[in-house]
Formats: sequence, structure tokens, C-alpha cells
Amino acid sequence: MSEAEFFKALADPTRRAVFDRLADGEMNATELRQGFQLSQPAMSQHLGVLRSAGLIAEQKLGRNVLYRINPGGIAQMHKWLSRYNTFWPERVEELKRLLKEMDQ
Amino acid sequence: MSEAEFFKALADPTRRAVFDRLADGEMNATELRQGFQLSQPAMSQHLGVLRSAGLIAEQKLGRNVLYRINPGGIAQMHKWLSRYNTFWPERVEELKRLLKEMDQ
DNA sequence: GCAATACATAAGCATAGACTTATGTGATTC
DNA sequence: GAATCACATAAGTCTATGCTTATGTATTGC
Repeated sequence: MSEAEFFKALADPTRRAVFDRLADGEMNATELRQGFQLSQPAMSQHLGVLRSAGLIAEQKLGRNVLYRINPGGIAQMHKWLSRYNTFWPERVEELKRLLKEMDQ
Repeated sequence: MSEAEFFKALADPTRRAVFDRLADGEMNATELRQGFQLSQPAMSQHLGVLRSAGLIAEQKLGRNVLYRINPGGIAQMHKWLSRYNTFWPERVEELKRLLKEMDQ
């Protein structure tokens, strides 16, 4: 996993959609493929890229493989972004929003 | 500027380096090219991509064009990332850090 | 154990993208 | 106003990438 590999991984719209779908809950490759007009190998390759980038994690369960979001990947992105915090004027508003959200 | 075009724009290591360099202060294309082993058109094309993605802004000054980071691009990235805040365990720590930083 | 299932891997193809050289365009300098 | 400067744009090349079909490899069910 390189420094900012997640950019290349998420540059593809299909992989973004997969990632987004996994955000709703862990899933195996076959379930993930529902709704996508994609061959099984294509999905497998996409999952491989997301995994190499550290964005998702996998867990073998029998002949199935369960995929889920890897929180570390999210943290990586936040870390990268934090370098540019000074350029983020909405920062204070966002903080307020997050804090309010956390109080619920 | 599409939904998440910034991913494709920053998927390229050269463009990330350019973006990073602009974070230190606004610069024109010729100054930006210093230290990069790149032809002038290549740099111009990279800047075009970053601009289309909404990551940088440009300002014509005579025959020079001054480039700078577009804060809106940073905000866009944060907005995209915020969808996955629930997967970010370091979130609370990060918030604390930001708040402490803001107090200074 | 044999067929089926759930995946990964291999190989090939077609398009996208990053680069080059060549050229165009507007601003400056003399 | 002619040369120069600071860029953008055009066109072509080469590699990366996303897809396909074909095949390999565990695991499960009967």
C-alpha cells in the first residue's frame, strides 16, 4: 500500500460505487455484483484494487469472501487531506456539524 | 466539474506533487515547472486537469498565469469523505486535535 | 468422489491517459 | 513592428487500465 494509492483506486466510478455499497454493510462478491452490469472477474479485479489500496478488507468464510470497508483507508484519506486544512474555510462549520452529530 | 473528478485528477503522482507545491503558495506555470522533469505542455495539461477538477484556480496576469489552490476543491473532498465518517474511528481524536489547533 | 458454487488468475483486446514535438496566441520588450 | 516570452492547443506515440473469455482452485452438497 503506497502513500496515496487510494486516489487511483477511487478514480474509477465503478470502484467508487462498490466502495459506497460496502458502506451500507459487509457483503460478498456475488451480492456486490447485483445491480452492476459487470462480469465476475471484473468485480474480482476491482475488489483486488480496492484491497491493495487498503480501502477494503476481506474475510474468507468457506467458499465465500466477505468484504467490508477498512476504516484505516478512511483514516488514510483524512490524514492526506489534513495537510491542506488551512485551505478549508468550511472547516469550522464542519466541526460544528460533526460535534452536533456526535451529541445525538 | 463532475461529482468526484478530483480522484482522477489526484490519481497522478505528478499532479499530486504540483498540488502540494501550490499549497506552499501561488505560483505561475514556469515557476511550478522548476524541479520537475517535465515539458512545458505536459505541465500545462496537468494544470488543465487540476483546474477542470476544481482543485486549483488560475488568474491571468499579463502573459503569466498565476495558479493557486482552490479551497472549494478541498471542501469537495471533505464533503465526499464525510459520507464515511462512521467508519473513521480516529474521528474523535482528530476533532480534538483540530480544536486544540484552532485555539492557538 | 463428482458436480456445483464462489471466487481468483491468465491472457488478450480496446480505450484512456500521460508524454512528446510542433505550432498557435496573446502580452511584453526593444 | 519584430523578436521574445509565457503559456495553450494539436497530433501522434506508448503504456496503463478496464473489460472480456477462458481457466484454475478451494469449498460445499449430494
